[in-house]
Amino acid sequence: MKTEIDVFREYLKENGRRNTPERKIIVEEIFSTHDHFDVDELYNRLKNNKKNVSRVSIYRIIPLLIDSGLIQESYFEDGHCHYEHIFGHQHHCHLRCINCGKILEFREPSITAVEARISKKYNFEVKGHKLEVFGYCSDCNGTNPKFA
Amino acid sequence: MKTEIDVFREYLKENGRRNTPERKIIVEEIFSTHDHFDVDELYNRLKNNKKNVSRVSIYRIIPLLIDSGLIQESYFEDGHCHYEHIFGHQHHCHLRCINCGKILEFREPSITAVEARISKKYNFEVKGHKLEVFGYCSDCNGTNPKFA
DNA sequence: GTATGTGCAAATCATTTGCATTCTC
DNA sequence: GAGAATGCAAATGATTTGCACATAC
Repeated sequence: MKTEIDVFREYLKENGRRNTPERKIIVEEIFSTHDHFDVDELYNRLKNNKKNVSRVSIYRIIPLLIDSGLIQESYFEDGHCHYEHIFGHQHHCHLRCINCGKILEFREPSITAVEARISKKYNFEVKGHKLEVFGYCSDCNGTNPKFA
Repeated sequence: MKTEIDVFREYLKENGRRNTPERKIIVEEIFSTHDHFDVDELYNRLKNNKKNVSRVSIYRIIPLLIDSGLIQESYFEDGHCHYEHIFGHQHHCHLRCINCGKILEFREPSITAVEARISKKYNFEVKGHKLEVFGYCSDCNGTNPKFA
């Protein structure tokens, strides 16, 4: 069974890129949890584990991870992008609270049908989708708060 | 029939905010086309029309427009956010080409059912959604290009 | 050996903030 | 007239780039 490291190594080879220790470290760290991540978080996780990889390298490696199909951009919040795993994870959608920022995940298989329809209609080679539903969560519900 | 200007004026009044000429100019400019926009584009459109409104004011007024329900964040690309109209527009989803960046719009009424289901299941007060399908468009299809 | 990758420091770009001035209510 | 809004200039924060050195192939 192929691991994410295998997938990435193959991707690098196919594309004439090099298999460096930093790249392996980053892939391992990203897939060591099931959670979403952002650059800063990832950098700190690496630092705490005494893995020395610079922020710059993270920025440079992320596009490769996306292109290789291991991860994708998930949502943009607090001025920066958040990423999520694709490899080894079922696709899921996000439910975001406009007030407290909480993010829930849910599964929505019916989108597959939408993809198929769209693909045919627009002659698109569909690679994926992102569905985000936003509103007020059960805690913030009814408050309907205004920002300052 | 209420215009976007009316809606915004009411919103301002209800929230104890002021109805300034800059705010009116911005709303008018945004709704003068049916297109998506970003801050820089909007700033330049205003400038070309000899409407003097600073970039800072645009940044400050956009959150009000979102809160008032006139516009919403649409997608994040090229390092900045793009916005789209809600008022006077049927909701639509986006189809984005990973290669050339082209964005097509399509209607997908079935998402309403998804919203209702989610709303009930998670006790969420749903305010809207964003669905983006990405892949290679008919022009870029088959190329499956790699970035540099 | 060569070209690619890394990491530092500096640069860039979008967005935010401090503050004096202007204007709506 | 008081509090809010504007616009400038400066600050901030994320991301990118130039460059010297290191290293995978």
